[in-house]
Amino acid sequence: MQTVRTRIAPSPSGNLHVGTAHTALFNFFFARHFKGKFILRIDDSDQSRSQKKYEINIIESLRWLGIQWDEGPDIGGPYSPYRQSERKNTYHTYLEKLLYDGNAYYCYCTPDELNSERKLQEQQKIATKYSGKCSLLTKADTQELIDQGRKPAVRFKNPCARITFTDLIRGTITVDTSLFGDFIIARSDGTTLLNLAATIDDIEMKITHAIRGEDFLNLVPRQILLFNALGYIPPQFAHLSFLYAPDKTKLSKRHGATSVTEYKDMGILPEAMINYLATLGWAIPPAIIERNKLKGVAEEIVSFQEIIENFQIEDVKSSAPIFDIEKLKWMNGVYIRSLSDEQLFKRVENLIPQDVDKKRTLRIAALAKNRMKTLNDFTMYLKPFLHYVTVKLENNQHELVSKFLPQFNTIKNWNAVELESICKQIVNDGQLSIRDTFMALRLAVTGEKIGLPLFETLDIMGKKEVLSRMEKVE
RNA sequence: GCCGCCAUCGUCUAGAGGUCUAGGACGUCAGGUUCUCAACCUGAAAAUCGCGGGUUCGAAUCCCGCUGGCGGUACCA
Repeated sequence: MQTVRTRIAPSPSGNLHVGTAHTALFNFFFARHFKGKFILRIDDSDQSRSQKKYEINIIESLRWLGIQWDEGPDIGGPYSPYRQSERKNTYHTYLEKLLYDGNAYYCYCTPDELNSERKLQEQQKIATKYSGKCSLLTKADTQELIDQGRKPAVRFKNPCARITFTDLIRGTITVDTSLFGDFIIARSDGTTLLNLAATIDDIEMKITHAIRGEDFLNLVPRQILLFNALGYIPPQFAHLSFLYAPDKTKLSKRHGATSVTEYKDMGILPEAMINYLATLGWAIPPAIIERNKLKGVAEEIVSFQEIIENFQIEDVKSSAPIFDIEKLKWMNGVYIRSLSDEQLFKRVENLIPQDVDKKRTLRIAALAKNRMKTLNDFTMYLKPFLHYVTVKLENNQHELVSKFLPQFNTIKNWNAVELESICKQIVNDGQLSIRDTFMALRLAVTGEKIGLPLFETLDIMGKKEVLSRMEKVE
């Protein structure tokens, strides 16, 4: 059996979009499931919109997610180069062949001519397509047009057939190609269009399965025509749905974070991102859910390896999922909680000022762990230990806090257990409200109403610091 | 305009003609635990399966139509 080869071909016109990451992931899962190869190809054929910094971001983001490719612009491979901008010669070789074989022809029509033709067809309520008149040009006609200074585009000569193909996700689809006529495959400046370039790349790179976004679904018949004309068998196709925002429009900038980088910066763990993305359009097998229930872990938590083992492209849904940040955050919290203190420390290290003691931070991390949804939440819990903002307490709160000061001064063993028992004693003796009293103390020491467990906080902060803060209270 | 794809709780989904008075997860709400906030535990509300027709003894599941959403139709990708 031939080796499975899949690819992702992002265009570097922006940072890696989560939708592209989703597609990349499914390509990767599929390839790895069959012990095949996954290829990264940079689609920078539109140079005006492509930027190197975006290519770098795409590569870094995919790496961060843990998606490894076997061939790509950065690591090379047997079918290099892997940037479309560097493959122009190859495209021209194929273009020449199409022209030579009579499967393509030069079209000298101007955009205006084309537009009016199209308008007329729309008025008649029939499918808009090129008349094909340039395919009938004589040598003399052609010469005349060239003399006029016209530069031709290249059109593919559509054999007008009914094309039936099986999409691995969507099933059998039949399209009458006569509906779209002869389409352009190369611009008048000589550059090739995506349809042709992608087809050639897939041929050259021996892609066996083209798994991509649904925007390509309608383009499949054209590409099949191209494959046939070039004498190659098309790959298997599978079209994933786009990811949508809660307002049911395509996920875009105005909805907030759309790039993988933004989620990384937000403090989302790559493994949570992958796990979440995997649940969009693909349901976690019941056996894994059952096993997780037995183990007492969240049902939908699956490892990379488990996804690869169980991934079936036929199980992927074709309906449009909405990207739900809330669920992502929940899942991220689950992953954060599964980290050891040391692991969590490493992940938040970059958020911690250099002069902060590691031992203390580790203790704080341990306490903050099940309160965090993102890594960035850590700063919120760390903050009270770094700065003290003087807070104004209400009179009664002030009074409550003052009851602790003399006792605290005399404590020899300053630790959470000791502090808790002493404080509870004070509350008991004074017949005070636990809730109000401890809140007053918390406010006095941390300046925050919300925070880590009080006595642990006092312990970590240290006697000297706590006393000084209590004295500063207004 | 023409063509294609899609349609189950607010969201992700289970569901391949009877086991569905539709199951789970996130979110929401209520209660428990509790020094706050979380975490954790218990429970609840939440889909007349987009609508209308068929087929069938029986349909979320099959067929047709409609509606809505999305996409393609470009010398965009």
